Formats: sequence, C-alpha cells, structure tokens
Amino acid sequence: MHKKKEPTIHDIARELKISASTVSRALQNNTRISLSTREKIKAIADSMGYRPNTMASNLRNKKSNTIGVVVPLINRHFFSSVISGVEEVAFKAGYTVVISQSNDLAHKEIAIVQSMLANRVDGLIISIAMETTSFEHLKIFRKKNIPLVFFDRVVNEIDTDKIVVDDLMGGIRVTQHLIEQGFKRIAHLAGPQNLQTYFDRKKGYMMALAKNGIPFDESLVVTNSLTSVAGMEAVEHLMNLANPPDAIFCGNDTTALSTMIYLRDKGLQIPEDIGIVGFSNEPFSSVVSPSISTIAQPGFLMGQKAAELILAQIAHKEKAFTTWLMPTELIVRESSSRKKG
Amino acid sequence: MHKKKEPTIHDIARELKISASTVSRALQNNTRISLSTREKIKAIADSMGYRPNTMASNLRNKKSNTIGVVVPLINRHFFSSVISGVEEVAFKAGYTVVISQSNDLAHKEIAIVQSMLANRVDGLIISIAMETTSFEHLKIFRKKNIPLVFFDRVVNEIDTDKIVVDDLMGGIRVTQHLIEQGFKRIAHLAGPQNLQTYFDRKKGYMMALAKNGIPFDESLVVTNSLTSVAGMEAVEHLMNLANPPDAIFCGNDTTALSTMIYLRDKGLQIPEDIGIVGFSNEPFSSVVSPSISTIAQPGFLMGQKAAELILAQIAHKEKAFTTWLMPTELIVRESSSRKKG
DNA sequence: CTGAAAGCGCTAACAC
DNA sequence: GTGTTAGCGCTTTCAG
Repeated sequence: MHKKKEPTIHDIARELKISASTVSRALQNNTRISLSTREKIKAIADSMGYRPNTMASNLRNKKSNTIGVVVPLINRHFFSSVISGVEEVAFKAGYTVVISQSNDLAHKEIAIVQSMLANRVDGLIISIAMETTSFEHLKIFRKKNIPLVFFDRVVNEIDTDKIVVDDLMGGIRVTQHLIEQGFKRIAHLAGPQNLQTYFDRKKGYMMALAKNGIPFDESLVVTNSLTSVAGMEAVEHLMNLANPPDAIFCGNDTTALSTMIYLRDKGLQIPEDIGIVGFSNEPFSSVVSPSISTIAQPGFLMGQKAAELILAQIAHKEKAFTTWLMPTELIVRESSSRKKG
Repeated sequence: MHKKKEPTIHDIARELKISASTVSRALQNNTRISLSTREKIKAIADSMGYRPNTMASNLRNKKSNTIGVVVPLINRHFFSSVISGVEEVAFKAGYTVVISQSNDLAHKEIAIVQSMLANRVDGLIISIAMETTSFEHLKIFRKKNIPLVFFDRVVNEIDTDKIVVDDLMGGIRVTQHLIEQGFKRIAHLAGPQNLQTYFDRKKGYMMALAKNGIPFDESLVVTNSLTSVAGMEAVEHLMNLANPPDAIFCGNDTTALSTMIYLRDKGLQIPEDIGIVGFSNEPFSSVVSPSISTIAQPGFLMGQKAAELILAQIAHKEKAFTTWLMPTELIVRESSSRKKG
C-alpha cells in the first residue's frame, strides 16, 4: 500500500498546457489572471483532488502561519479556556495553533520552545512553568524579534506584551464584598508570595481593609501552598485562635472548598457562622453546596486577547508593548451571602 | 526593526569552507562524516545560533512531523485530558501536535480537516462533531492512506483504528452496583440513542437488569438531551409516576447533579430515599454534596493510546485496524452508597 | 570521507 | 494576461 502522490500545481499546469505560475496565481484569485482561466483552473484542480502544500508555500514565504502555545498543563480548566480562545481567533485569521505542555518543568519548556523555534512559529504565546527561573530560551524571541506574548505567569524582565489577571482588584473586590456583608474579622489564606498573582491578591485584601479603616491583623493571614490539605491545616489554625475570624478569603477555590468541608465537619454553618470566598471560579465552585463566592478569571477572553496581540505583533513588528490587566468579576454565591437580595 | 536573517547550513558551510551537504550530514550525526569535523560543525552552528528550519526539511522529506487533533471543544475536561495524553506521547516521539476545535459544527470541522490536509499532517486524531453527518472529508484519509484514528465519537462506516469507552460495560457496572446496594426500581435517564455512547449505556442497563432477573420497565426510562434542565424535567416526570423509582442511573454527571438538586428541593434524602449515579466522572462529581457515584472515563489514557496508534500507522501503513474498548471504572461515592463498608 | 547537483512544491520579480 | 526563471533551506543520490 503506497500513499498516492499528491497532485501539484505543475500537474494542473501540464493538464491545461499552461504554466505553473498561472496556476499558482489563479488559485490565489489573482485578478491578473482572466476570470475564465481562473475558473477553469480551479475546476480542474478540484477534479484532480488538488490540495495546496502549505509546507512548500510556507517555506517560500518564510512564514509558517502557525502560532505556538505553551501552557503548564493543557488539562486544566483555566488553561484549556485560554487555548480555546486562542484557537478561535487564530483559526479565523487563517493560522494553525500548535500546543505543548511544559508540565511545569523547566527542561521540557526549553525543549518545547526550541522545537517551536525550529518550526518557525510566527509567534509564541506562553504561560511559563512554575519551575522556570532562567529565561534565555525566551529572550531569543526578543533578540530575533519574533512575536511573543506572555499570559498569566509572565516574565518581568522580558519586554513584550503581557496579559495578566487583575488580581489586585480581585483581592479588593472580594474583601470589600465581605465587609459589606457585615463580616468583621476577615482572614486571608494566601499563596506563595513569590508569585505575583498571590502577592497581588493579598495586597488587594490589605488595601480594602485599610480603605475601610479596619486594622490589618497579621495573625489572620496564613501563607501556604493552597492545596486542599494546606487549606484544612490553615483553617484549623485560624479557628483555634483566641479570637477566630468570621470570614475567610481563600486564595483559591480549592482551599475554599476544603475549608468549607472542615468547617462543616466542625458543625459550623456557612455563611451564617463564617463566610467563605474563593478565587478563580473553578467549574466546581458553582455546583458544590453551599456554592462558593469567587472571582472569575476570563480565561477564554485572555486567550482571544493573546491571539489578537500576537497577530498585531506579526502585522507590525515595531509596535510598543503593553501589559494588559484583564478585569475580574466578583461572583457572589451562597458561601458569603448573609444579606439577602 | 527587521527580523535578523536566520543562519542556514550554507552560512555554516561558508564559514568553514566546506559544503552544505557535509554540514547537513554532520548535524544529523551521520557517521560518514569524521567525528572531528562533526564536532567542529556543531560547535560553530551553536555559536552562530543556528536553528534547523523544519519547514525546509519537512518539505524535502515530505513529512510534517505533525499530528493533528480535532475535538468538539478544547475546553472540556474529557477532551483536554485526551489532548494532554496525545501531546505527551507525540512530544516524546518528536512530533508536534496541532489542535483545533470544531465547536460541534460540521462546516468548521470540514474547514479544519482541509487545513490539516493542506498542512500535510502525518496523521489525524479526531472526535467528530455532533452535527457531522457526512464523512467525505474524512474518507479522503483512507483513500490517500493517511493515518487516521477516531476516538470517543467514531464513524462506523470508515475502517480505521478507533478508541471508544466501554460504555456497555459501564452501564452494566452502574446498574449492577445499584442492584447490589439494594435498590429495587432503577430508572434510567438516557441520552440520544443515535449516539453509540448513550445507546450502549442504556443497553448495559438493560443487560444488567436481565441478568438479575429484574423485568425491564419501559416507563422507567426517559430519553432526552441530558442537559441540566432536561435532567430536572425527567426526574420530575419519574417521581410523578404511580410507582416511582428508588434509584436513577443518569446518563451523565450533569443530569445526576441537577437530578439531585431537584430531589433535595423536594425534601428527599440521597441516597437514603433515592440513589443516584452519573457517568463520566466530571471533576465536580467528587466535590458536590453528596458526592456522585459515577463511571470514570480514562481520557488521558485514551489520548496516549490514540497517539500510539497514529504513530504505529505512520510506521507501518499496511497494518490492520482495530477498535479499542477502553476500560471504565466504577467510582462509588455517597450518592449511591446505602450499605456502608 | 566529502562535494556537486538536483529537487521537494510553491511564489514572485521580471519579462513580453 | 501569461510565461520564464530563480530560489526558500534542506536532503540525498551519485561521483570521486
């Protein structure tokens, strides 16, 4: 069994006793070719089952029509939403999207980026691996002036377009909301402060407290990895304080959930006895009981924006770069709603 | 600002006053080139910042080293798991994965497939769009002998490797489990019967009943689209029967959840008053309360398997095709656990 | 062990 | 309007 040879423009040309360039032009709808020959050519191309060879035209045009996307893990709601958004915009613009996951490993990220470079992607959209600390493999893009967009986990020392969630505003909104619901002692379960994201959430928390004249109480902040278990340990610690909190702003939805489970087991009512909010609007946050108030991060929108920025960079390579703060949305659900309506 | 010209093998050749073919061979570690020159060439290639141009070598080799993946929606847990599995295996084998989503639209699926064909993917892995009913765009692959693997939503009339979940066995397991838990009147909320998946789940349900000597009662089966709302309507109908069920095997987790919400609002206890099981093991099924017993579908494994099959087809084009039934796993949680331990 | 030369399929000056 | 020609960067016979 042998793969049948694909027809080329030369085969079409031979068939019609014309030149390959005419065929090429006709297929691109070049008006320099008379309408009648154009149509004739297209018809026979069709009948021969001709499919343009993108590899050849890409090589000739020095353009791959491909956008690379690198995420830590494809199979995570936020990232797959972003990918989905990128794909939508890129496809409409005639671009192919190639995707790889770093598994949060620096060496895999480097290998992926090398491979995308070899494939001559027209641009790269990336959220860097947790583990990555050296950025030489990405600086190449700026050096060679290849379009590059960071999202979510960005690299400050590289000057290019960046898209980040407005975590600061998210932190402010969440805290303000809890205050408005009448909570008095609001604790915060913070994530690793070396990550901008978690740093900003905490900062927002502190700013909102300050704005409302509530003194910041260091003992109400627990900083950890924000895993499910870490959440339980944190809340246990908090509830054993002499003066425990009446609300907890959890750094993510995972800990919001584990926190709720712990508190329920202790016989506490949510939100009556203690209010809870999370962050990220994971799919589960709306379906658990009580449903979790949280901050929505616009993954799909971010993907669309990233694709638009890459396309813009591809179009005019000289443009100035910006950091885009994507708006967050407070989603009020049961876990923090004391005041009805 | 101008993109600096990338060095080519010719630049390297000129630098060393040797021929481009020698450089090409050296870079491929061809033993016909003396070790010393090989190393010299690699060293200077490195220093010049040389990166092989995959497009050129692909064109020459008539091989794209690319695998296409088409799914209805990237941003769905099952599909992103599959993609993740494909990516892992493909990357290890030196392949690039290009991904597109059909949004369940036939016309988009066709456009995507055309584009992948034009990009000369070495193989295609696809789960067809719900809307797709004509398969000419896929038959081309068999005609041209281009590797093709279906997963999840497969096309019966095309002979190639297929990977499907063992829905039949899943349906049997779920039903058997409910019977063992002591439920007597087990209803089934079925999905569209033109989709193999839902057809098999129902068939499994019927087979398990038969095996246990329980007569099949048509009135206990409701068939619909399995949306959240459809689930509520179905359960309302079932509970209004003269002789309502004491357990419901829901065709997916979404309806299992909406069903539970409806029943809880009616003051019924789950699983005490009525048992519920879902299907698919959506992420939320483990965190809702009560947690939902369900059937796990091995998305990541399916992706790995799909990639392996594509690679095998690429390696030996003459091989026979198989349909692979992926094993399901019953995950027993609170919603159906009457008997403790 | 190395080089010369042809060509993968397509495009785009440049001619006429 | 259409053809001629030269090449995109790489691989690979074929020669030596």
